[in-house]
Amino acid sequence: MSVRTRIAPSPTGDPHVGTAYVALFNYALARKQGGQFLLRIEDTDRQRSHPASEQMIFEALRWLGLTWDEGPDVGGPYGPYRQSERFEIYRQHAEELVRRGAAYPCFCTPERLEALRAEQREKKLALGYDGRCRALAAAEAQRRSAAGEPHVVRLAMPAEEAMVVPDLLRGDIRFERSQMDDQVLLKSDGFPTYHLANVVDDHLMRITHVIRAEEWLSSLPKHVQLYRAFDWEMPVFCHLPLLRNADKSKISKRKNPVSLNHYRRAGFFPEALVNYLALMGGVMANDQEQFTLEEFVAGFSLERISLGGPVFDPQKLTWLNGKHLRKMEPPVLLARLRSYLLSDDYMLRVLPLVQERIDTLEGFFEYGHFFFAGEVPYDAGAMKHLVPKGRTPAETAKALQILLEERIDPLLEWESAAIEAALRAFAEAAGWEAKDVFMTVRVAATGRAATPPLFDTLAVLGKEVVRRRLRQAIQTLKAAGPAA
RNA sequence: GACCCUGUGGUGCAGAGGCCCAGCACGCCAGCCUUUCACGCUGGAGAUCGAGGGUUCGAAUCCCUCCAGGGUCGCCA
Repeated sequence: MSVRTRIAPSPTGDPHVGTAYVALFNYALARKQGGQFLLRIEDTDRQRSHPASEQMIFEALRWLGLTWDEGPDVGGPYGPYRQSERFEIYRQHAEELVRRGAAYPCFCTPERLEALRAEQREKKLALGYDGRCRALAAAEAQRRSAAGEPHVVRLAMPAEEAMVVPDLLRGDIRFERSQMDDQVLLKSDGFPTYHLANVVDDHLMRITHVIRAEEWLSSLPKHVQLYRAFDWEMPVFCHLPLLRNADKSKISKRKNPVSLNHYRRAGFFPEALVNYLALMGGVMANDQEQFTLEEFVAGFSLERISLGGPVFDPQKLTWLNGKHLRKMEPPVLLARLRSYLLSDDYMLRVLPLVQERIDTLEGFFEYGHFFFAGEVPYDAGAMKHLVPKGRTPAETAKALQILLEERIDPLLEWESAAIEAALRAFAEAAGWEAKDVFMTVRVAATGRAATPPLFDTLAVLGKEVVRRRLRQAIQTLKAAGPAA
């Protein structure tokens, strides 16, 4: 049987480096073994899933060259590859589990569950569902669900006192029964949770190797139980270590740029990013540091992946990118520049904003450099406008931080009107004058007090650049201190 | 807090009982090259291989205990 792997991101935000990291190893195994690599969209959380995010994931992974053989956009024999389109499949499988006595309907309200958790926390007990509805007579459960009472379906974990579960890299792992509660499989809206959808899809899609992030390790017993309950053959499980911030915590956007869009816009080459991510896996047998995706695949071995959670080091990535860059022939480098920062597409968005404000071509470079730069300098004049009258630098930094996290980060449709709405909503909520917010953001994002219309400018700059410069402004303001 | 995973210089990786009083790379420092800078080259500082016990003639490599870091504990994935 041929090896089949998959990357299964959920489209809930900007495309993440962690996704690329996991995708890389899945891709490598499939390619190395002459199998298939699939992309499956896990959009069962209909609150947070977003089509724009899905699109960005496609683009980002393609940019990196991690192409898939089957997926929502390319089709394949085991589709659909978007979980929201497989609703009926999960429902049927959940039903089957109930029929087999491996799952049961649960009528506990969110309120009761919350109270239960609070009580368990207080008494310092293990957190988890107490199994109340498991004892319900089948007939009663039947009656209540027929009456339309909202309920979920839970997995009935076996009574045995422990479960031993296999991980390719870590060997057998033993979990105590007290540690495994009855996980929800089907939510009250009828959508499956990750656990159900994931196992059902992996089976139906003939996945042979589940290579995913370490954060899933503790739910492995639930997944193993599902395979047993269905009487299905299990795939090989392999949990990859998590990428870390400098302080060793799980990589996060507060401490690192995590969006693949950021690396792309910042001018990193896909081959360098891939090279760097691969390097952290420690798969290359010798001390070789620079290699192509093809070379990586050729030498790939799942067993060699190192388990220490690697700190993501932007400095080393940058060095590696420089290596790639210096090796390019100038015409190749030019082509790279033209394919992104100097693309016609981008230039044609910048030009209309700049055209009215310059008189010569030379003026274009003087006026418009911030459309191409990474970070921008704040000169004395800019600094004067960064903090509105009557506000302190600390206050302004705090405001920008909140603006960033609550208004900018969640914005997936990055265009003028949406940006304006977000900024105005922020001003309203923060009790700031709109014009003060606008000037502060203008200066933070461009280094200038005079720019083309703000929202259009931000739209053209792109979310990643705006985000980066806002963070830069926050740092600058904090350094300025409360005295300034 | 409970459970699980992990643990080689600041960071990433090599090392799968003697070749290791530990190697490569990033970063840092210095020299060379260059009008300058960068690149490149050369050299340097930096690790009691998390700690303590074993096993062994011999341990970074095997065993035990402890410690530290991380992850999970959701009708999120």
